[in-house]
Amino acid sequence: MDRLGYLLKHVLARLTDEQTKALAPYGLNGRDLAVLSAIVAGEPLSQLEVAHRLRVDRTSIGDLLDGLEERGFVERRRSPEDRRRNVVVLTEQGETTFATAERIRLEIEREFLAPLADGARFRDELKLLLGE
Amino acid sequence: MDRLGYLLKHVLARLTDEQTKALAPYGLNGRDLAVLSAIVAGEPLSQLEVAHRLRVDRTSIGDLLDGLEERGFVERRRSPEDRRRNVVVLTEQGETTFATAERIRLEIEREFLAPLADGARFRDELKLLLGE
DNA sequence: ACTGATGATCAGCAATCCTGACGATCAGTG
DNA sequence: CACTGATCGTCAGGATTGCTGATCATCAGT
Repeated sequence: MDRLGYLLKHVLARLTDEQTKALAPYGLNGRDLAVLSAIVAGEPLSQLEVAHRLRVDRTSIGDLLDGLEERGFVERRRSPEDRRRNVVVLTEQGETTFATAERIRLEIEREFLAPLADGARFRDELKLLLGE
Repeated sequence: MDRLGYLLKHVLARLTDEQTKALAPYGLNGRDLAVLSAIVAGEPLSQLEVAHRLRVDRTSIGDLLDGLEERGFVERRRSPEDRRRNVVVLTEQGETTFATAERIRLEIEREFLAPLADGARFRDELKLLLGE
């Protein structure tokens, strides 16, 4: 079975599985963590900017932020310059949890790619296929 | 953005998109085609055997076959040896459509991997990550 | 004949993603 | 200032996919 779709789908499923398990103790999953990572550094972003960075839908990011806000990882604030925009920032708890969870993610990815001779190249090839 | 989950997810999304578009004229999508490919060669398989080959759920394969049967690509027959089993076979139309669609798929995958220096290696690495 | 396992189907749930509509707000124009 | 069109976020809802548990028919072994 060497169909590309099959391979990508199940490789992704395996990774998602392992990430989900490993991140569960921190109250996060892989998608949550990606959201945090998008807003952790640099100037504060609006929801739409976060959505664009993660290539997810504008409504999906709303749902994700709902969950993260409920759990106290992020806060939404109306931008004073443009009151349509919700600026998203990490709470203190968000910062510390992110730092830990991000280390876990890196470790998971390292282990995941361990069977490959050159994991970094594999990752670069994925980027290439995405046109990034 | 070099998160593995992000990359795999969106690379898969792009491939799925292109496959879906290219296969639409034949009344198939990538998943349908994978089902056909699983049963096209060799001895007839039961639904469960097809599901195992494709690593999909036993109930999902039922739904997929419902669609393929409606469109006249496959037939389900009770196995005479074990009347619990549904043996799945291609119809004549299924055979010819499969042959054409499979060529399309190969072409799509070839183009998709074109940006890489060594597409075959990339595919092998995916297999490796799946443990196959 | 009885028991336990297996194959297929069904109903139903959960996650994910997207669409369309809406209210609030902004920017540009006259 | 008033008006128009665009943008941001939210909401309701639908489509897809994947899974679980229950059920029925059938099989295999005792």
